[in-house]
Amino acid sequence: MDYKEGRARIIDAWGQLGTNWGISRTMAQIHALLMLAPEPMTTDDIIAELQISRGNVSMSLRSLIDWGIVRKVYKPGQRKELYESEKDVWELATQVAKERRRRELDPIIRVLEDVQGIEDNTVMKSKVTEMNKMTKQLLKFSKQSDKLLSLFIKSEENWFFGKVLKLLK
Amino acid sequence: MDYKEGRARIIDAWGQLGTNWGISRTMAQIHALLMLAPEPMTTDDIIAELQISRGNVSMSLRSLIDWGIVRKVYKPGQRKELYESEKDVWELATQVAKERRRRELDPIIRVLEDVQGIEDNTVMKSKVTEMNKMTKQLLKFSKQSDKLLSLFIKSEENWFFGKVLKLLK
DNA sequence: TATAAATTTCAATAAATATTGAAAATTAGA
DNA sequence: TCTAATTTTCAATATTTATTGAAATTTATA
Repeated sequence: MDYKEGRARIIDAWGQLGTNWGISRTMAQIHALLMLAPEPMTTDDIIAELQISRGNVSMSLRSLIDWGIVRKVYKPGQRKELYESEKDVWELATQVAKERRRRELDPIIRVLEDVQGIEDNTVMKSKVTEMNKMTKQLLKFSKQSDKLLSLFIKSEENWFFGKVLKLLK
Repeated sequence: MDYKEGRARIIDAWGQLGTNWGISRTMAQIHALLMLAPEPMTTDDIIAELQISRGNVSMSLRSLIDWGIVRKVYKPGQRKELYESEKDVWELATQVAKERRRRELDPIIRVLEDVQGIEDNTVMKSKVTEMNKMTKQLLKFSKQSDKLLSLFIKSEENWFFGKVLKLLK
C-alpha cells in the first residue's frame, strides 16, 4: 500500500467513525486530512484534496475550531488563512471528551436532577416508583462518569493509562 | 413536575442523546420508554405512547435487541410479544461499550494497523513521515483505549468506579 | 481609503436517513 | 392443518441533515 492509498483509507475510516458519533462525514474527513498533513493547509488545499465546496469547508472548519481541535495559523507573506489540527492524540482525545461532557453529559445530568423523586397520585404508583428507581441509578452513574471524565481530561497520558491499566492485573 | 411531564422530559433527552451518538431518535425514545416502564410492553403499547408506526417500532426493537439492551419476554396466556429493557444501568453501559468497541474501535484499529510504516518514494518524504508519526500515535492510543474498555466491560460497578476514582485523590 | 482577494453566510438543492403502511410472512391456538 | 392474530419486510414517502454556490461581508495591502 502506498502513501496515497493509505491516506485515503484513513480519511475514509475517520469519516465513517464521525458519522457513528453524530459528526458529519466531511467534517471528520477534513480533520483527518489536517491531522495527517505535515504543514498547515489552506481552504483551497482542502477543496482540492476532498473535492468539496468552499462553503462546506468554511463551515466545517468553523465547527472543528468550535470543538477546539483545529486552529487558524498565519504565515508571514501568505494572505490566505492556514489551518492545522491538534497533533497530539492525547490532547485531541481529552479535548473531545471535554466538549462532549459539556454538550451532552452536563445537560442529561440536569434533566436527571430535575426529575428526581417525583411524586404523583394520578397514576399507578408502580410506574412512579420504577421511574424514580431508574432515574436515581442513571443519575448516580452519570455523576460517576462525570468524575471519571474530569480525571481523564486533567491528567497526563502516561499517568492515566499507567495507573488505570495497572488495575487490570 | 408530575410523572407524565417528567417521563416526557427523559424520553426527549434520551432521544436527543441518541442522535448525538449516531442512534435514531425513535430508537432511543423506545429504549427510554422501556427503561422507565415497571412492566414489559407490547408493540401496541409503544405505538400508543410514542405515536409511531408499527413498522418503525418493529425495526427499532430489532436494533435494540441487536445492541443487546432489550429482550423479548413471553407471558403465559398472552399472545403478543413483550419487550423489556435491561434495567441495570451498569449492565446497560457495559453492553453499549462492548458493542461500540466491536463496531467502531476494532475496525479503526485494523485500518491503523494496515497503514503502519508505509514507505513511498513517489511523494515528498515529509508527508509520509508525518502520516506515519500520526498513525503510530493513533494506534497506540486506540490499543490503550481498547484495554481500558475491556477492563470496564469485565468489571463490577463498585469495583471499577471505586478503584478508578480513588486515583483522583 | 479603495480595491481585490479571501472568507462567510444562507437560501436553494441534494443526499442521506428515518418513517410509514400495507402486503407478505410467521406464529399460536383452534 | 387451517385460520386469524401478530410480526416483519420493504418500496414509497417524508423528514432531517449536509452540501452547494453565488451574493454579501470581511480583510489585507496597494
